[in-house]
Amino acid sequence: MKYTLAEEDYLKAIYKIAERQGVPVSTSAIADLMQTRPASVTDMLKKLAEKELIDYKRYHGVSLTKTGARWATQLIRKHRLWECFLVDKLGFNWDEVHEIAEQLEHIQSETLIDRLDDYLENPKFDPHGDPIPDASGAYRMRYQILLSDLGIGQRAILVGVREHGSTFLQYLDQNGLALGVDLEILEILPYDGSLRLRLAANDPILISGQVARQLYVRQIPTTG
Amino acid sequence: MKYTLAEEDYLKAIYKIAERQGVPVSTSAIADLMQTRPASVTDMLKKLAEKELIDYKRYHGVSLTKTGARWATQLIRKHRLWECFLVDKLGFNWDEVHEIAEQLEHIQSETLIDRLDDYLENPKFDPHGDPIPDASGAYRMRYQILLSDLGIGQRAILVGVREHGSTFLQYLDQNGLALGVDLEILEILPYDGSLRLRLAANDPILISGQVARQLYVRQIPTTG
DNA sequence: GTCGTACTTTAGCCCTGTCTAAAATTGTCC
DNA sequence: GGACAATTTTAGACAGGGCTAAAGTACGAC
Ligand SMILES: [Mn+2]
Ligand SMILES: [Mn+2]
Ligand SMILES: [Mn+2]
Ligand SMILES: [Mn+2]
Repeated sequence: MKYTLAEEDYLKAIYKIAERQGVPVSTSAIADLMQTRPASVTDMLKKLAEKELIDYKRYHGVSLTKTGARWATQLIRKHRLWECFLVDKLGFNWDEVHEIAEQLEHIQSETLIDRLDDYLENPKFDPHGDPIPDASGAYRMRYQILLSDLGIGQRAILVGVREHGSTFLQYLDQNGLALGVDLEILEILPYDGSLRLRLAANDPILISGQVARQLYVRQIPTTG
Repeated sequence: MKYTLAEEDYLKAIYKIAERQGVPVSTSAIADLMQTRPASVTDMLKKLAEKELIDYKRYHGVSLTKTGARWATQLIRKHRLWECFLVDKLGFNWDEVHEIAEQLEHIQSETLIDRLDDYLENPKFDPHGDPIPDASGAYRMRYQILLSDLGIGQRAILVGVREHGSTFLQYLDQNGLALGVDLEILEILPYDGSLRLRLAANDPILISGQVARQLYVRQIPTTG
């Protein structure tokens, strides 16, 4: 089976919204994410339902069928593997790859993506810390703990980002907040919830609660 | 400027026909190469002329403008670099890459292709021996001598193929006719123009005149 | 239970790219 | 120069994907 670029982008959008907000997924949530109009979404939903990629009941939102979810997962696999390629092989920064991967994910080839996977040595996470589904669609859920969930004195490793905008990612770069860094919460300011962090051996930095809510971490048991 | 996938494929088709048959390029030649209808071609020609990518006079064929030729060359550059990537890095055979490159050539990114070029160490020829334009669009013309142009006793190196179909390429593989092989014409059969060739140190092979007309060679001066 | 607002769908339109069938043009052969 | 065959263009239609404006539905507040 083959689907159009537009159909594929809708499937991916529905998958991502369902992953965060659960089902059913509303027309306006899709329109919002895809920067399009609700009326256009309704039109496409009818087509996707016709092809049995989604379950759709007028006025009550949609959910992906098994087939639809499978296809969405493959798209995410392709997107994330291409991002790995761009960063690991071509030397792009993690804030530059999303747009390009958004195009590359639609390349149709049975074998291309599996060979790319092997060439990259089967990475399990993309440059943003997002898990990469294997050829069967299975993937390990990433730790869902946000930095904002932790308390003073707790230590953690940065393992992912919720927000993918390049402005945000560049901000992280400039503050030494790369994936894998070891950090400790020194202080949480009572006025606005800003956090003071110690990163490795460097001077402490201050980040807003807004930023802390975009950072996924793996907690390190405090051995003291 | 950005163009659609269809527009890009038309530009490439016009470029390729002009390269072989010269200008002006006829509507039916384009329809033929693109597996579409002359009426559809006429529609598109009007749009391309409107955008000043081609010079078009009703009933008299088309030629590319400077802008159109430049864009076509960039597409060919992208197509051929991606083919190199697929063969050199991902291990595809030269008969498997055309379809995939046909899609990859449309990926839009200022920097992607230049980084890919560097990653591949700036190859000058693609897996089929076709020259790869540099970032400015310049490329060295490949030797245009066909194996069928040579006579008995002459030696040559196989440097390219005119036909790109996978059936043909697989036939070449099975007969040891890879790019770079050294060959000598032992005999040209008078009845049908078939050629008997010596390849390196192997047993001689027989190929048809039809095949010989698809093979580009660089002649080796016979030092005897 | 009715009302009002927010959300969703429908109706009608546009643009791209394709097609078939019919009309127009070219250019050759006499 | 005229007739004709091949080529090309136009006319009209359709499918995919999108938009605006108008109409329909759901559901919380009363
Ligand atoms: Mn996409
Ligand atoms: Mn990513
Ligand atoms: Mn193409
Ligand atoms: Mn090639």
